[in-house]
Amino acid sequence: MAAVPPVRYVDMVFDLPLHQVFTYQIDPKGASAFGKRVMAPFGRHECLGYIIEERAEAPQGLAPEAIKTVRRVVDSAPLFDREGLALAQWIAGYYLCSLGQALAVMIPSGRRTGTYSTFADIEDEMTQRFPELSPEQQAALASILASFQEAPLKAVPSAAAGCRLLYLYGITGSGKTEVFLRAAEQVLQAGKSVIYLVPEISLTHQTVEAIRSRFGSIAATLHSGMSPSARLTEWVRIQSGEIRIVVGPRSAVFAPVRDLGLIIMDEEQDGSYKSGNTPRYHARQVAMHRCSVTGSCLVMGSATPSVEAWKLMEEGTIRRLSLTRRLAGGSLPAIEQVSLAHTQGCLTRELKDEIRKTAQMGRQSILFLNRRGFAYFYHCRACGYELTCRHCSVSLTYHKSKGRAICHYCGYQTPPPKACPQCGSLEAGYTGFGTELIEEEVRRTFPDLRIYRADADTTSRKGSLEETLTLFKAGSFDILLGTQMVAKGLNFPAVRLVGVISADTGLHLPDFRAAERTFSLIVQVAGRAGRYFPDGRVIVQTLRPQDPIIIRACTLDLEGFYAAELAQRKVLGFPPYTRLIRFTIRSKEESRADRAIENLATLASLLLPAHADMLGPAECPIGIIGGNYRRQLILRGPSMRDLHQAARTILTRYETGKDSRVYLEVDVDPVSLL
DNA sequence: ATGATGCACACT
DNA sequence: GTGTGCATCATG
Repeated sequence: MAAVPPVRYVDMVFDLPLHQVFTYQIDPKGASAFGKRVMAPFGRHECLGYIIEERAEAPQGLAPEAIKTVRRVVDSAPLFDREGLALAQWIAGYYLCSLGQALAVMIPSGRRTGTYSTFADIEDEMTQRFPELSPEQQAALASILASFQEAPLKAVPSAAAGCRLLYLYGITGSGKTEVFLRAAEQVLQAGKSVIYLVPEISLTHQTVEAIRSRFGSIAATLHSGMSPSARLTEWVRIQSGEIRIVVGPRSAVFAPVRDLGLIIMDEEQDGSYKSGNTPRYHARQVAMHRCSVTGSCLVMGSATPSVEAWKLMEEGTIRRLSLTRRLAGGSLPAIEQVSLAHTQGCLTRELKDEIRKTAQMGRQSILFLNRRGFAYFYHCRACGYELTCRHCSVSLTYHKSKGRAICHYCGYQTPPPKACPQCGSLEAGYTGFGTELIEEEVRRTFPDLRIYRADADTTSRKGSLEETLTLFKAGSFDILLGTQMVAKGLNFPAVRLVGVISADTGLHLPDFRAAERTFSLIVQVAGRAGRYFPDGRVIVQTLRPQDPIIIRACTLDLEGFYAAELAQRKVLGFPPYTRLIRFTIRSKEESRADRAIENLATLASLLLPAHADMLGPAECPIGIIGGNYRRQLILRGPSMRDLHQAARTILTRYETGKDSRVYLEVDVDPVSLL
């Protein structure tokens, strides 16, 4: 009997926006190939593919001669298992990308050549003493541990079903980190693994060191500073079970730990948890999903929770564990609010006086520019009136070329008023602060002081921020002028004064989360200030001293803010009361962009689910980036399930008639509408 | 995404 | 009769 020559097939996906699986032949003598990456001829080139299935038979309806053969198996061991594949499938389904794109974002791209090791060579020194927990901390820890004994959530929104959700809500300095670490310790002792998520910016040397000294060789970090091969090396160690606690930014939520028991998410409200590239996943959403699949516990923490999280706490879906006391004692410093109205330039007398006084004391000042100057907005210097869209409650952006004020959500337009519609003052018009402008003024006002500006422009080089902060700590300059990035690493003992140049800059951005972000930033700044310099001063300058958001931030009225903001979101129909899917069109040619967004809008209006609506089509708030004209369309509705379904149909129909040189991007649960 | 293909129009 | 631009199509 003649032996049939053995043939083996594998199904693969590629890191391309193709919703298709491709079958290849593979060496039948080779080891199991599931979960490995291979190089294979694809079209004209050779491409890296992910093997998601092995099979003995070729699929029906595919000519045998059309099947090519895998060129080379890249990995000696699988990089993902069935659980990892299921997670990728969920990502692809939720964020509307291909399976290959989902796998590509999960799995490090290295070729595993490096023998990088974060902690393994370092001797464990786990004999250090840890601080006593306060009664509040103890209670919080007990609640976290108790949640493992309880039945997981059932009748809650699908994302949270089966998941144990808790929130450590406490002011800066109340000892959240210690509770996180204790909880992690307990979970590790019970034989389960832990993922500890931190915002991109806080993954500094100090964090890494703290984790290392606490957990020794069973801990690892996965951060963006590592080379791809170093990341892959760590990935394999995590898979093996050698690593049981992983610390990292949003991408660490994919860490292939064995027996996941707990995910910790520090600074839950931080924007860096949302990816800026396809797939635009949110680590919180992925964490919830992983927890609900595995029955694990997700513990978030912040002094300023996101509005979404706050709502879930109010509803009881997330259990709130409050930490109200500062361990070191003392209270938050009073925040002094100063009006910028009628001030020439951007420094009030109060702030100038304090800067001078601080310098005379030989101490340092930090000045915050909470956002880089961007769009021009219409505002009245006399009464603080601001021109907003009547449909979206978002400030209108002035388009000089068209001579009109336009809403970037819905496209509403109006001619800009000649005088302030509220008080009639002629002291009204389009303004906006730029960072360079402020730097210039500070230098002019204090020619004898040493000033350093740290923002995205000056710290583009990797690691240069850390250098800057080190220099500042060492006293190399008197004033540090910076954006949010400086706020995070703010523990400089010599700093006395923290000044927020213009608290409401962010408020003018055409984004429904503008208020939330502004509020959060001010509260965070205040919290930091009080923690490290008890004799410190916080001055918040504002164009609109009457603005309830600014007032609530300066008086630390968190409850009031969340209540008002939720009420506002409810009235306007924005998250968390609705869900959003945003489509962005990009093209070098304006006419093509317009045509494409019109096509998309036509499709969308045809397929719009019940109770859902459409915002736009409209020009994106930043209408042209890098020569690309940008247009957007937002689907809004009460149920993500329905939106998903509509969006999928829209996408497939759009794909079939799409114009080349026009690019479409999808963002599920967009965080920023800029 | 990316590159090959096929067709329309222009021009040496 | 060949060369450029652009829409269309397939990738195993």
